[in-house]
Amino acid sequence: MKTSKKMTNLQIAELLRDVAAAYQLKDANKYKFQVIAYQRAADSVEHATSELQDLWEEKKLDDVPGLGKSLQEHLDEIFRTGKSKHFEELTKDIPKMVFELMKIPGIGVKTSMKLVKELKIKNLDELKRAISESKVAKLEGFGVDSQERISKALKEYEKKAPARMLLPYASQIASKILEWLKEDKNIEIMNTLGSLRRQVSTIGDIDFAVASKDPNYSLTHFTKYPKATRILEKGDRTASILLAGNIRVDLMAGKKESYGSLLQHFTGGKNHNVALREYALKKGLSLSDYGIYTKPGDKKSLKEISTEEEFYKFLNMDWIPPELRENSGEIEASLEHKLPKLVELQDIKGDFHIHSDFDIETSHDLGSSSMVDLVKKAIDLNYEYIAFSEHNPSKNKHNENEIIDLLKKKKDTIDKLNYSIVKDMKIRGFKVFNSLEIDILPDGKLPVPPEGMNTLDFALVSIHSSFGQPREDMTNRVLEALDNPKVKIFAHPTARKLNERNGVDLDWKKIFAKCKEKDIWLEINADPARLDLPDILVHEAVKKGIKLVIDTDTHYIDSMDNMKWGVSVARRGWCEKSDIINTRSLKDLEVMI
DNA sequence: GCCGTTTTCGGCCCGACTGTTTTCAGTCG
Repeated sequence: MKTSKKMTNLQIAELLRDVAAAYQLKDANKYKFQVIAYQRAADSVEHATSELQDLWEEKKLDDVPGLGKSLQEHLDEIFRTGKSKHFEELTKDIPKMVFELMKIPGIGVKTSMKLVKELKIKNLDELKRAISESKVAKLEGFGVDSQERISKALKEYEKKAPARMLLPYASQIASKILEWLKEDKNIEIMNTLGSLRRQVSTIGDIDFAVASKDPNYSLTHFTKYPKATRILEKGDRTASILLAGNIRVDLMAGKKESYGSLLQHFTGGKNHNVALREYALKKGLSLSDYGIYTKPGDKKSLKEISTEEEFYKFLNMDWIPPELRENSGEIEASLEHKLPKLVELQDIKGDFHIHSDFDIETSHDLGSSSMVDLVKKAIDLNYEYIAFSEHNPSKNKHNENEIIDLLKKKKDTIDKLNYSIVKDMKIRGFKVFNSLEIDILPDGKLPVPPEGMNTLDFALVSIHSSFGQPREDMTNRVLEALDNPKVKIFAHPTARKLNERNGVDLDWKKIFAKCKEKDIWLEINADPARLDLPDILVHEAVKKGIKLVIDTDTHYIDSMDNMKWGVSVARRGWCEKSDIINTRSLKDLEVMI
């Protein structure tokens, strides 16, 4: 039996976290490891590439790490009946508000329970009133400072959690702060850390590490950053400030001798570090941001590590590029010396997704730069080829013959442009391909007649409407489009827009199989607001031997510089040069198209 | 409750900071 409403992974993760909190309230000590298990399961569910309920239907919950026999039984009950007796039993005596308050940063399960129980708080307004009447400060274990901290956290929470920053935006803020840090002459080395160093597509906090001759001075210098609106913390080792827009920035300071450990520790990701430390423990080593203890528990056995290379080498591992540090197989690969040699920006030799201003009366936005300018820019970037992939001519405004005429006109123009590049610009070995970005209509048809398709060297297809179709319809829609013989690239495949719209619901197994069968290339769209295909799916595709392309989807010439963000996604998805088609030379490529 | 490159039993990452405390609890990353 199917339950009427499908539970999303996010909802399941939240439920698992609530259960973890319930165990903590029941007896934090006794259920210590259940708490960890449930939290780990929640993390794992949140990061799964498939919807859990689909995996359950396919009896593949075993594929999700952290879900053992017991949790699978509870989930099975939830998917069948809509609830779990065990979970309900655990949470039945806990007011809903306890779980609500826990969403406020700085309020954990204990604090939340105490506020709700002792002050009888039923909503956020009542919490505000309790604060204004100074009732929180009077609670045992609380004080005026705690009350103030909670008050501030509540206000920031109510402003609505800031959306996660896009990668280029966070990078830009980071580079300004690095400039500020450079003014402190005690600082010998500095790095960005955390998700920014790992080049995650969206960034929450911005983190830095420095090696300093005087860490305390450097931390103070950091807190004096002119754009800081508030100092959140300042200790001997770390400090945190807040910038406008609730952007949290952390600095970790240490000395040069142990900088490798510091850098490694705070680069994370969390799951990578946890797995690494568990592995180290089995080898009789304890890892921390200070170094490696060769006798766990004995502080004197500390070996300081100055570089990350040395850190990993101490564990008989190869240095792992930060982009891979997510505990998705990199530790095992490193131990076996089988890490991929990741693709780099310099490997890129072309861009297949560029919108020029050549007007073919498109269905969506036209580019705003001329073909000639875009070609010149491509040559500056040392590319050997680009493809102009404007949107298809709009279907409601033209009949088939008009569409064909527009496309013939475009083909002529590009033929002449290629001639002119050799003849007038005196450039050899550069080619402009004639392509088109074609809407996949809701029924899977393409709005370009065969004669129009024949004017093209190849076509990209992508979804621009009916994003909410059910999985099966959406999948069939895409599969049909990919069957068109001119289609070579599936562009921004999930159609997500970061912070704006989730990706469409596709059966990736079927999409991957079709790509493999038809030699379709999946696009990694380098537009910072898209970064689509997402890194996790890129990794899945690479494991299946599917080829990808990295494109900028340029509508204005400067966007051609966005290629690096697409490369960061490819790297996070374990792509080597050979996985990415537009690292091929023009000569190699022409054989394929 | 999960999991396996010393284990199907016996482990489970490590530390900073804050506030309310005189040695620790709570929260976070």
